[in-house]
Amino acid sequence: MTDLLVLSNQSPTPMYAQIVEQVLAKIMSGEWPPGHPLPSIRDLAARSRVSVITIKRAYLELEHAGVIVTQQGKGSFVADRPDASRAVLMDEFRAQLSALAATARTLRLDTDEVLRLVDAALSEPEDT
Amino acid sequence: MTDLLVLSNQSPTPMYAQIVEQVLAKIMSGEWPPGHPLPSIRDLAARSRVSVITIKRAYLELEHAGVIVTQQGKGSFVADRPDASRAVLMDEFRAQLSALAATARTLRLDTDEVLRLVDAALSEPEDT
Amino acid sequence: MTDLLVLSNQSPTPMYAQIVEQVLAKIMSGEWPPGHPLPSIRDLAARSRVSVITIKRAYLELEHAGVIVTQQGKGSFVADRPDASRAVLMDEFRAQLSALAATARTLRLDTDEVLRLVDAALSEPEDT
Amino acid sequence: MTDLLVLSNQSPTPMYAQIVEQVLAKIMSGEWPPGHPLPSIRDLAARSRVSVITIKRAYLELEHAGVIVTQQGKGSFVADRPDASRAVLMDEFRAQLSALAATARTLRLDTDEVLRLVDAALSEPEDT
DNA sequence: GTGGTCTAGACCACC
DNA sequence: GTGGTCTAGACCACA
Repeated sequence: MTDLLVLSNQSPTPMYAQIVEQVLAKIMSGEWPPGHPLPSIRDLAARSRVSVITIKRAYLELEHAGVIVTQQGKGSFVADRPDASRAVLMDEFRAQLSALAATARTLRLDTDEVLRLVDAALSEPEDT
Repeated sequence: MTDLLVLSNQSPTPMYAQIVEQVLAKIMSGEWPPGHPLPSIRDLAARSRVSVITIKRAYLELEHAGVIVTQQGKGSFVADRPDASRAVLMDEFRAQLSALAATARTLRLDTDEVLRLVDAALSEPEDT
Repeated sequence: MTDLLVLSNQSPTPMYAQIVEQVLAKIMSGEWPPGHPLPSIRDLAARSRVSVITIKRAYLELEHAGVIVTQQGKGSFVADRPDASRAVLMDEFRAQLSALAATARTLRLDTDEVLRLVDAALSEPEDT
Repeated sequence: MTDLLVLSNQSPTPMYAQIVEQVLAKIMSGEWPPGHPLPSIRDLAARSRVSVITIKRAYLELEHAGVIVTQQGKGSFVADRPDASRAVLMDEFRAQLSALAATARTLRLDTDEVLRLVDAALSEPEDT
């Protein structure tokens, strides 16, 4: 598996968000342990045909969340706080959860029905 | 009950989308049955302190979705197709579902754990 | 055949236009010869559940075109100028014709194809 | 060739609809192939002396019809579905066709006469 | 009264 | 730079 990210400018999700998601996924999977270097901004920009600015913005967001650290002139690295990634994703998960619940309530879906659908969604292969 | 819509310009969801959601909720709840007149765009604009054009935009979306019909000089009315509202919301639900599943997978959450959290979210009171 | 007009507030064509069209049709068909009285505004309004103002507006437009004449206190009558109705409709026909031709050109439809479709449309039963 | 759109606020057709028509014409003519970028809404607004929101409205309609796709921060592009444009125009053509047929019937025009007039209209140069 | 459209200028998000 | 949204006030068409 290559060390790079797969970005699509066809996706409705903005590119910076795609970068954030995939970096978090790499970290959560253990593929990028604490201290592991992230792809250099310039390299990633060149290979992904994405603007340097966009990548910088994504890295900045990850830095603000405490997920990575950037050292001037050296690059960015996975921070020594594995919990940070989890915390970011859990926040997102909780937000998605309440949005889903709100829609389900409006639809007046039965609890069992919702649980069945969630179960099915979890079993499906990645739909990206 | 004031019977009006509650809008927030602080929310990341655009106001016209908030209007769409709340109209759909009124229809799904049966509070606005087929044929029921929607508030006039100007009245709603004045009361909600929102621009006329914003309300119009929301009503346009609902028209495109087949949820309401609008007649010049008369007003807008809930369409005689209750399924349309449900279809729109089900599309949204499915999108939320796959997003949730993706996050859960990244988090490596156990299926039972996810189901438990979903169940809890459904039992909670409205979180708005 | 009753002497009244058939109006639908479901139609996308505005009500006043429906009235104009149907009066012209009655005249062109000979059902309402010159001098024939039109339905009284109040009567038509009551039976069609349409506002008096709307009907007045339609009659006004017909009067401006010289198709009918209105006598204070007596009512409206088909004018003694059968050509007037034809002229109004021919104007509309010409406008429709050039709009149709423009769309056909944009679609790059073959002349024979267009003629075939027009022929078919003329043979179809009324689609109202 | 100025390559721009020609709009008139005197026309009964709303300006956003005029924009839609002209974009469809560009696409149908092959001048704007799939993937081709549309003018930026702000640029077009400035050059056509039309409000940004009006252009946006036109582009929204084209998006709903599947004719173009819009990406945040990048621009709008002709969709990879050439059929979509044709479908939109064919719908319009069919509507015009039945309107024309209705008028012709009211006028009691002979089929051959109508066909002759249509043929003539198709041969005429653009009448704008 | 209703909806339909348009403008001019503003702020924000994304690339 | 791009698009996305919103406002305030205006004018017109329809019932």
